[in-house]
Amino acid sequence: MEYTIKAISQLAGVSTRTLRYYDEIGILKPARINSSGYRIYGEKEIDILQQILFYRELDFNLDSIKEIIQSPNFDEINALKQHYNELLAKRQRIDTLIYNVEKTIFNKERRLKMRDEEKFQGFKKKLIEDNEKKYGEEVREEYGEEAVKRSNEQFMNMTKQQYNELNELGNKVLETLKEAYKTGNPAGELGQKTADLHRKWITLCWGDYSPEAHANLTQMYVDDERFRSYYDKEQPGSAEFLRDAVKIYTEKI
Amino acid sequence: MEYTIKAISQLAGVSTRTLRYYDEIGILKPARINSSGYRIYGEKEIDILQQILFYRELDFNLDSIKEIIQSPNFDEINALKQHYNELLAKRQRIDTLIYNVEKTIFNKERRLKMRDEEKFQGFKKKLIEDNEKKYGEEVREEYGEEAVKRSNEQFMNMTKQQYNELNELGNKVLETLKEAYKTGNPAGELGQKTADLHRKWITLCWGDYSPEAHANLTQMYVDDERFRSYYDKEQPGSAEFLRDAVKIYTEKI
DNA sequence: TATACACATTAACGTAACGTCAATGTCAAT
DNA sequence: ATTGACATTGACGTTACGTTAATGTGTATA
Repeated sequence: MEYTIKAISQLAGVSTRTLRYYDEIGILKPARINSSGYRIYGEKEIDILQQILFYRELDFNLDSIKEIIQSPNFDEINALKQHYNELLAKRQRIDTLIYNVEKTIFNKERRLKMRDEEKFQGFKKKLIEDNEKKYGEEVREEYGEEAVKRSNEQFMNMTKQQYNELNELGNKVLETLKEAYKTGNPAGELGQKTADLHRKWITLCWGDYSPEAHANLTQMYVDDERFRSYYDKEQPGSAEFLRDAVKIYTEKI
Repeated sequence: MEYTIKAISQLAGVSTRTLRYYDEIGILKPARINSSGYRIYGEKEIDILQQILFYRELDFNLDSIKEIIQSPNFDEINALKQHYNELLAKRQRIDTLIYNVEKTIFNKERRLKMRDEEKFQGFKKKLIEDNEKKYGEEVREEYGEEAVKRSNEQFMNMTKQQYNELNELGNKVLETLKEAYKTGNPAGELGQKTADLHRKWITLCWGDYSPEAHANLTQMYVDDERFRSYYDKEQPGSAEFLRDAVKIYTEKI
């Protein structure tokens, strides 16, 4: 039986390019060339190809395969053993690489955590300082020196997890407020939910809660330009909406 | 501090070609080019090179390294983890290869042993048949049917090791005979050594020994053209020399 | 019979990370 | 002026094909 290059390539599952390359490097020549210059292969060539593919599977390079299949009485077993040793060496190398990459990842993560922690501490400190500068007086007047000190202490002792929770809660307040604002009804479900989330936030932030302080604070959000702009940023009127919602919320308590 | 390409290459332990290549692919450009077109590197470039080499040690390719060191806030840890997984996959692949090569070696060795054993059995059978055809009658006359049967049985049950020993011993007889023949003295040390080796050979071959049979056998070597030619092949007269040596040897017993 | 389509060919470039020339220019010391 | 160490660019080689281009062949169909 004779085969064209396509036939063999499909039989063996290799590309025709591969077969031409094998012809080129002399590892597998076609049985003959027909009058049009086409490569024609026979059964024998199929057998040789199978052998080549077998050794290729074992990761031999084509030069070695050529030696193995072309030299009669070539010491195949010796070649296999040598290849085996090379593979062991390769594995050893990869094991070392894996160990080093592991080590590197560990170190980088540790350092990253430390840098994060550092940044977190710095961030907290800066936030308190900023707050002092901006609202120190008002807050002190409203809640007294003691409350401010206690709040700052609590803030500095906050763990990162708590910090993240606080942040998340703050975002949730904003999100819910946005949705609630669309309803236009501070007394509605969403409006009251916003007020409740805000209460939670205050509790986390100040470590204490009173409906009066809550109502006063949100009133301040409206009166003070700096707070108002924070809430009104996306939807003007949000600060007033929040105040109204909280007023209704606190009156129900 | 400024460095020429040679200086940096020696500092970092890489070739100048490597540095030129790194310049070419844009992973490490020199700080400046001087008026003669020489590459001039600074401290910063040394740091970058160290980084490159570090990742190169971990088997990153230069494209990845380029990304890592050139993109600010590139997710290094993620890259490391991905690389780590690739290494694990590579190890997995090598483990499979190692297993398959092991299996192949095992099979090839087993088949080789079997083929050897087969050939060995075939060889023994053929040897006995040949002997029967050539010398069957004479030997039967000399030693009787029983002895021949016993001998053949022993021969067929011979292990390969024994077979090798026998072969070796046979060669040693020939070698020693060759040396002894040069002395021209069958009664001399070498001549008697030859006789003694020949006795051992007979014992192994026939499982039995008698000085008379020994002397008779060597006489036959001389009388029978077919045996004589085997011994006289290289040095004519060797068969007679052996007979004489053995005669002296057996008379001393 | 012209055409369309599958299949064939050779030739060439591209891949990754340099090693290794070759041809040629520069610097410092003698 | 010469020598020797050092610099430059340019180009090929390495492995096992993939991919593309330009072109020829075989066969079925309109």
